[in-house]
Amino acid sequence: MRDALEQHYGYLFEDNLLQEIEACSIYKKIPKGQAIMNIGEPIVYLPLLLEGAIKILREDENGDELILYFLEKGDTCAMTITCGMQNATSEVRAVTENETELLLVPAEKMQLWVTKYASWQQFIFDSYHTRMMDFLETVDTLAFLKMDERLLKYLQDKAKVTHDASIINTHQEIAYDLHTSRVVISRLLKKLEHQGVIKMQRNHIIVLDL
DNA sequence: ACATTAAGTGATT
DNA sequence: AATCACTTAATGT
Repeated sequence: MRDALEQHYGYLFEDNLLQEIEACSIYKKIPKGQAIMNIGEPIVYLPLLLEGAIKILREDENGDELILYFLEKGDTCAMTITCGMQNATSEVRAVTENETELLLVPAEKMQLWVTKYASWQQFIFDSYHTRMMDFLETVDTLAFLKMDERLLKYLQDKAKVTHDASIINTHQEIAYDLHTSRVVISRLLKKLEHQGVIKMQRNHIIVLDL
């Protein structure tokens, strides 16, 4: 675990901080497709991704979902930062996209370190900023792109964070993420296949154009 | 062989 | 782009 921490965060944090992180955080390996945080749950830990990918979803009362963005190694969740600072509850749902390794830093530490370590403060601000930019991008996507463009972007993003051009999902699952119906996804995927952008098999999509 | 689940299609709004 | 109703194809038992 020290190695992984060193590898992904070593260049960011000074030794003292790395040691503190190692001492007080919990290492977890989470299998694919598991929810690690749900809306309304209190934030007790700040996750630092070491390996794998996570998708962040917004959800309404009926359980209807919409994907906001993906997180990959070296990332942390900005929503968690804002909520964690206020001791608030989560506004989003996080689901592992594949097998994910992460470190859980207790929320009170993350507040403490902001004043104690300059590098930590920088890290918090930086990830807050990049997440904000990602977030604006998703707003743009929702506002300006048509469904077919959104679908392609989704597939490409997914291939990127998962470092794998082949995507193992049913059309229905994709439809949930994009908050549309399975029929629409099936049709658009077919169109994309004809355009030569993807290849399809059952439960399996290969993104050719990355 | 049969049931279940995933994907494809035409028609309608 | 969503929904319905139905078909076809793949997969599990």
